Amino acid sequence: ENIFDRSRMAPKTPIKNEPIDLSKQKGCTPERNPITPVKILDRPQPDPWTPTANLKILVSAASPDMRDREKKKELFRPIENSEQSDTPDSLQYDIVDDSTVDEFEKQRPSRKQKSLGLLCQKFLARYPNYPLSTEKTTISLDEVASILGVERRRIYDIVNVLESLHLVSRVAKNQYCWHGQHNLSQTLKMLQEAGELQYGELMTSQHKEQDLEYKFGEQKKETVPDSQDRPLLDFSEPDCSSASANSRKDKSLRIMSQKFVMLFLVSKTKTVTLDIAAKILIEETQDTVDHSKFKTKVRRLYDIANVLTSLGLIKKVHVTEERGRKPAFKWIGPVEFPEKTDELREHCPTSDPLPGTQGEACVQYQTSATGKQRFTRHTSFNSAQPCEATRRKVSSEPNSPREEKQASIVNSDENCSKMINLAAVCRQKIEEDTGNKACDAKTVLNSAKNSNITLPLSLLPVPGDSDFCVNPLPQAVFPVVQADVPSFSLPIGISSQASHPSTPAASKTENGKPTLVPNQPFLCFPSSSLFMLCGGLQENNLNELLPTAGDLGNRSAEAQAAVFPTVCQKRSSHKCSSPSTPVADEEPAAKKQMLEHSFLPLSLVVPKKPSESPKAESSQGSGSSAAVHLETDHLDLSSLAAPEVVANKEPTKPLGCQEQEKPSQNKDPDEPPPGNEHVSKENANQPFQPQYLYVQPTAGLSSFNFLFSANQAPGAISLATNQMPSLSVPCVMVPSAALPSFPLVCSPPFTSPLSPVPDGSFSAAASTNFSMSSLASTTPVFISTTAVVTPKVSPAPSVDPQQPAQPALHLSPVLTRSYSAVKLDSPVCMGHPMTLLKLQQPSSAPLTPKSIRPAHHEAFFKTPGSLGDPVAWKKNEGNQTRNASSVQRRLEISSTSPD
DNA sequence: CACTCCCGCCAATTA
DNA sequence: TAATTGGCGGGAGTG
Repeated sequence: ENIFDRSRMAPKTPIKNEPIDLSKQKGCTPERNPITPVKILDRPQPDPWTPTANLKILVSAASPDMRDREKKKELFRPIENSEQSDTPDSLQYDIVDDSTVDEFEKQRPSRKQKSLGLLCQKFLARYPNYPLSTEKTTISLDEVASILGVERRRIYDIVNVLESLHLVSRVAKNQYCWHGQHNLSQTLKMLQEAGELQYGELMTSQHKEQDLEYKFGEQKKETVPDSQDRPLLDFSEPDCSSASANSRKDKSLRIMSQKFVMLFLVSKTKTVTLDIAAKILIEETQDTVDHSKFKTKVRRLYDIANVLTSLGLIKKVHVTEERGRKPAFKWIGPVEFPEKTDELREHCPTSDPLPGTQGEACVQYQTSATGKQRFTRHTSFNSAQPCEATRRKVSSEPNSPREEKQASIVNSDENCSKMINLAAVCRQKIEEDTGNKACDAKTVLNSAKNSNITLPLSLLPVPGDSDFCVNPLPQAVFPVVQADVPSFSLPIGISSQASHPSTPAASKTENGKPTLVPNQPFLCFPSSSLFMLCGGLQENNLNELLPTAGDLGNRSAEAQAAVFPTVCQKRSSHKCSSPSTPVADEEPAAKKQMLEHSFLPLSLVVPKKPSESPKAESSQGSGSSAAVHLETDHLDLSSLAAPEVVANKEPTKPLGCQEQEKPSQNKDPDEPPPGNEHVSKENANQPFQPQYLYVQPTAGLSSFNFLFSANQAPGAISLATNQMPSLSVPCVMVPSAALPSFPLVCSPPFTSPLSPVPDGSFSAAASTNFSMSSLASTTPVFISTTAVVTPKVSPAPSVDPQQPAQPALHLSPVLTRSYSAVKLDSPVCMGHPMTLLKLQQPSSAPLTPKSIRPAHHEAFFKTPGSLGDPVAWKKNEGNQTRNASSVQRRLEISSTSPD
């Protein structure tokens, strides 16, 4: 108002005209127009006319911010303020009268204008909600603080809350990375899960006041009151609280923020009153929170609430209770978490967060595997959680594994944290479920299991590593198993499901069968970065697995393991992708690094396996069989990596390797060309029918083609059988950066001539061509599951018939399926070459440019139609009848059609 | 007066 | 040791 007046006034000086705006005019006049006192007097009568008063008014009206800004000399951003009058004011002011402003402005801007909420809006206005995956926006605290004209302290308040939701992550001192809301749904989902675990019971028991509670209360029994809960919490929280038990950070605004959000997510009404929240958040066991403490908590909650309000996640409301009206906040953000949740949910009504579970599973898996593995895993974790960990030393130490986990969880920033959280959640779930229950009930996984698989765990053990299986954890394994299982038993269904996590429809369609698989297939990775093509992988895995399994128990185990990861990845990818660009946002360098780190170890291990697999066995010798160990390792790795592609790959590799070997032998001659044929051959050869064939083009690798042969998964038969050896070669990890370089072409038809197979059928998905030639040769990038192994690498390899090259094959299939999945970021390290693909563009390219994720899904699945070579399919089917159903569908749809 | 929550001291962490 | 983070609570602005 004032502004207008002023503007008017200014020009006009006199303005007697409008009595209406007297007050305004007053303000205006005095300020700008030295001129017309008289007029002013006239009109303003009602109010205090003194010039000063006017000034004050103006000032207050105007934005203090403006002043500040001026002081700072920074320009305003109209944007931020847009909503409020402030913006206009500021703008106008700026425009209209700067000079005058100063005078007036001196006055303090109203408190509102300095509110954290407004500041947050300004802050948020600077960054896109859904930044392109490719571009990573770095935020300099100093810069932002100066731009926004506030002390840095205030920026911390904002950033800490945003960080808790993974909208940003800290990359370095004074530097944050903006991720946007791509992963918000995932984060919320995680928080919801964690919240359920943590607070479900509590809420119920403790606070009835609100509705919160008991939504579930206990789905998970485990949520045992405290012990578990805490872990969960920890998990949920990015911080390293675990590491440093009580360091100040534990109290950090971040954690509070997450907990606060959890309360909303857990609350039936989605409304939480401040006092209740404060009580709940004062974890102190005691209720006797002293008043001061309570007050402090409330203050903090206001801080958080202001930021969340700016994000549009909550709004302020008042609830009237007996006592009277209490301040409260209502959740107005998303309640459902489409991506993952949906899919999961579809499968499992229970609505548990599969992803989390899976993630956890993965983790456990790793853990369970071997002591070494554990370490590795831990390491990986730590690495995985670069941000926080880095930030805070704390977590670094390896304490008890558990703690580490937590710590890691805590540490992990966004991605990591998510992963961690998921893992934690999974863990809990697992525990609860331990048996089957959890899995079954909740997630799709269960369904998948049910349908296809029996018990993953059991499977795992089979391989030989009792350790592996046993130790680990059922829990961890569990999830994996599920995925795996399905794959085994129902390769098709599983794969399909996996692949399509994001797109339900697709999955459904794919499944053909209702199957169950849906859930299984995917592993949920918290971070988008990890996108794996689960579907592809799964399929591949399945195929491979199947064959493998048939052949070797070990393989089966591997397969499972592989699958699991794969699944996870898929989920993640799907989920991630669907919302926004899959890859990028979240995966910051840190992640990559983490991944890499984690992988590295893995990779190291892996490498051995593939090429050495035989060796490995012998060398390792430990346990029942070397092979087993290898597998285990892989598994572990995978589990570690799980989130990442790598993990998946590894597992796959083994399988793949084995398969490859066989196939390779048989195939060698054939090579890539006809993927189908190869596949078929392989299948034939192998006890199992490899569903996928991965065809690599020549050793040259200029392009890798993955074909999913007939069935869905064309396994990765790589032409390269020859290459197989190469596969054996350790995995290569490709830095995220590198990834981009890799051209992965998933989609469309194979580029490679090799695979005649492709037929057009594979749309993008089906055939994955990697034109990695460069990569292949140089680096081994590999898509995890699949096949991309670099042939070159170790040619020899396959000493072991079983393991050696195979990895590649497996991988390839995976790739193909998931082709999109590949993540560059995470280097894949699997023992085998893994190709990483970025789903985003590459995959998308083939598909639809736009929605990469969706596209993927659809493309994969849908494409089939396009794919069209029914014939090929048929062939495959013939070979592999098993899959035909869902799996094939997938394959067809997705990539398979290559044939 | 109660609700909000800004402000900035100053300790914990980091670099 | 200096700088960065961020807990914390006094106390002011608002209604």
